[in-house]
Amino acid sequence: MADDQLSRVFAALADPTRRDMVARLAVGDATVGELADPYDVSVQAVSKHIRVLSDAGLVSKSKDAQRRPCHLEAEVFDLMTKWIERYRQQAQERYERLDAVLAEMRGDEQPTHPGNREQGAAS
Amino acid sequence: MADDQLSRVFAALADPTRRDMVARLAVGDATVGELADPYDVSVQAVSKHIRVLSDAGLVSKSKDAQRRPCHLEAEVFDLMTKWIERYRQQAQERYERLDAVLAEMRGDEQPTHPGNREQGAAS
DNA sequence: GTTGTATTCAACCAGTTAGTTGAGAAGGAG
DNA sequence: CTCCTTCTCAACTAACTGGTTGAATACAAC
Repeated sequence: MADDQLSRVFAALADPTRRDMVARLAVGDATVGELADPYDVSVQAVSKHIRVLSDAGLVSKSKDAQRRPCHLEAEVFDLMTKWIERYRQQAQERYERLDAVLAEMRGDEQPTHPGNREQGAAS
Repeated sequence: MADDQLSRVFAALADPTRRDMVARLAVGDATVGELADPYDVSVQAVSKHIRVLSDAGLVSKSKDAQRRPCHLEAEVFDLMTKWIERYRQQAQERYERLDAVLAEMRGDEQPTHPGNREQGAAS
């Protein structure tokens, strides 16, 4: 895996167990032990999962005696959403442009606006 | 890696090279060779990357003689966006509720609406 | 101080991944 | 038919992942 944050965030969420933990942290903070409870893997394995989430910046840990309450850092989601939206939108615009070209080829365009050419549609 | 689609999509995008390919496919379809060109890895390696994207449903391939033009399937992005938005929103609501509780503890609430209690704020 | 609880560290293992090279397969062009 | 291009399959390797167990740390409670 690459070491940039976006890669780490995507990689962290590629595991269903970790996504499940994020889901549970969305309803409220929880300690490592509490998070480990529902799964039949060792606490150490869960601790590792949390470390991955933490390295990705998705989760922060505080201290309460021996406990390590985990807190979801939801702002990191924006990093992904921005990346996704950028290319989703770009692709969508391209389809719309393509549709416009196809419509023009079919002669579908409304002749009410004679100057309304598609800008750069064929580039 | 788990075999559900959401996991495959996240895993596919956890690699910067693959994200870069998605970015390029967002501006227009491209063959395997065209996609391979900018990178100094073998064409076979790129072919494998495309297979990962394809298995995740992010990319589809068609046939043009020996060429395999790749096309971005942007709808799959929605799968991720939905998952992310769900938990981001849930976490955000929790913070807002917490803010409301804190405000109430400080006596910040406007006394203009005597019946306006926070519903379930302490649950 | 000793015991118990919560968490992490360290070493190890099996399975996967991202890359390599070499050999096809499939199709257009001379 | 032969050659060249484009792409994939197969086998191999190095590095990473997700899990294990056992030991160590840190703290609270008795």
